[in-house]
Amino acid sequence: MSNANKDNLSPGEPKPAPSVDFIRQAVVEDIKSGRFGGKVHTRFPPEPNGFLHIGHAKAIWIDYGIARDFNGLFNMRFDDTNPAKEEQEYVDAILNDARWLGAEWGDRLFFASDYFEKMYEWAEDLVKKGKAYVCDLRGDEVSAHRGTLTTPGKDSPWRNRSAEENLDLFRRMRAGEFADGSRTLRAKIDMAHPNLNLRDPVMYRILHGEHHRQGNKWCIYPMYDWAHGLEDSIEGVTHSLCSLEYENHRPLYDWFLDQLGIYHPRQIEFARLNLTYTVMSKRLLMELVKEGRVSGWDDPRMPTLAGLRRRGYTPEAIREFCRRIGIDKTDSTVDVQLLEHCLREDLNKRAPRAMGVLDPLRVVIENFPEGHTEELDAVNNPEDPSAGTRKVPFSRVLYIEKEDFKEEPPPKFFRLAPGREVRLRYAYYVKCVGVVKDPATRQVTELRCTYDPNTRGGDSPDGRKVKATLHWVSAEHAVKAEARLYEHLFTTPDPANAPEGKDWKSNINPASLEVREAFVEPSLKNAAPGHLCQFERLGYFCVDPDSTKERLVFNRAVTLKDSWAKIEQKGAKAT
RNA sequence: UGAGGAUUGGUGUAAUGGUAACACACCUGAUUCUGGAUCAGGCAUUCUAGGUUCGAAUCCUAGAUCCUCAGCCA
Repeated sequence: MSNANKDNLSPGEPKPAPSVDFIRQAVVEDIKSGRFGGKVHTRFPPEPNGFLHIGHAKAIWIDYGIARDFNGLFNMRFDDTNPAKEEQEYVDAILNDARWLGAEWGDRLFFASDYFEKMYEWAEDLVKKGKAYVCDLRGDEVSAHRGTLTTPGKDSPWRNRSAEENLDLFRRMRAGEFADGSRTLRAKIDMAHPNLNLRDPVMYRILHGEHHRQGNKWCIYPMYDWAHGLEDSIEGVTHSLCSLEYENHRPLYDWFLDQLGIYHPRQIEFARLNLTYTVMSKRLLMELVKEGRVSGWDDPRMPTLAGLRRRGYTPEAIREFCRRIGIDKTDSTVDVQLLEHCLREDLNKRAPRAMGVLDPLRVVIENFPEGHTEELDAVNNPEDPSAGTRKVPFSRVLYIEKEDFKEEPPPKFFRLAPGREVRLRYAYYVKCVGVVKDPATRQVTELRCTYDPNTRGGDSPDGRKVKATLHWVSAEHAVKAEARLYEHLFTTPDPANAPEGKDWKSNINPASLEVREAFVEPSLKNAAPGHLCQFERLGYFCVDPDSTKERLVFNRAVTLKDSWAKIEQKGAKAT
């Protein structure tokens, strides 16, 4: 199954839940009341200063999903108002990832920077109305005047300049007459307002920088609070959905739109996604990348969409996850196991099976003729008969998983042990008749087994049962491959909160990546990057783009559920 | 201690004055050529205290706890 994202195996979109979230309820009310003429129009407004992560997937799926559910429109719009942080590379990655997730915006791709001229005009309007003024305070002085959470701020000494003077100064700001940080345009609201956001917020700052789309055209740039509502208004957005931290900004969003008297969308806030064992802030993710703690934004351990895709996550699994976590205003942390469950659920139905051995133990079938090879039929996917079968070669020397043999099997261990018989998947029953050890280390280096020719294919004509089925590969035919086994990137459920005196990076899991020299069945030899399959009994794996013709690299997307591991763990605790 | 929010099992959500439910996780068992999947079952919930009501997760009052905000970031 190569190109998992483009194939036609995708299941239909999940049916709408019987109950709807509070945002959809609000949308329904607005439709009923005719607030926006019955229209629904949303947008996803990323800043191109980093890669999209699973939290953005939630946001996209709310924005896009609501537009789709109500036959509305959905805009992709970059909020590129800060040239200091934004880059074209991120624009490209974000577009690619959002498309991969499944969002569709047709020709409605927009950039806030394309509205700069209109925003500027509106700013002049506010200046003329006496609702905005040019302030000569420096950054630290602005802070000092702002007051605190419990005490009011002080008016800027420049607050009462005439409209004419403000207009002149503002135009000269735009013309580039002033140095960075020397002046700002501020809204004239109320320096004593209990909501700090309303204490004469900055609308424009002077920034002589190269903008990724505007070049050097501008040296003043609008602040988020001023720009965002205007962007929504220009595009005719009805419901401007954002995360909880903007709740305190909604009065400002409304104030600007009201002062201008222009079309006024409704902002609604929801809780952002948190996941156990992962960090979700762009700043922290950026730090991981910059410090080389991971190989890049698309490192398979990263919660970025690029990382998840490389890891082997499908858009379907991520969307199902987004559906299941719901939407609410409660700060919450979703168990990462739910994400993993969604992937397993999706891949169980779709991923072809294969056999691969990650930690090989040599097995010689003593009664199998040397130099002889048999081609056995293996089912490609027990969950999907239409997936058909394939041939796997069987010969005298095989590899099985080291952990599938124990010289002294503990209770409930059903796998191979001296004298014990097990089934080799789709092959034969084999019995362990001898153990070869390294005389120096006493480590088991080889197993001697016999096979029962009457059990070809894996069934015994005499009806004798066997308690375990093992995966295996033929040593002679197996393909060497690199297997990258991943664990959580962090050792604690809430890594961003480090204990007193410790950095969040102290929670990084030093064992989050383990590289193994593996052997996989020959049918995988030409698997292309992105190909997803299940290694039977081990987990789901995805061919990494690092693969070359000579060397396959597999990423373990997620393990299979492992009830033996649980039994084993309990046993370890009990003793 | 200002303003704005939030609070239902371990986790995430539902129930919108009328039997507190679903999923994940966890635990049993059945079944199985993947100790997978599947199937059956189990565990466990309304922040607290008052009040209104025949009846409250839902309405009222008081309190508790948690989150966000003092960037010329978004």
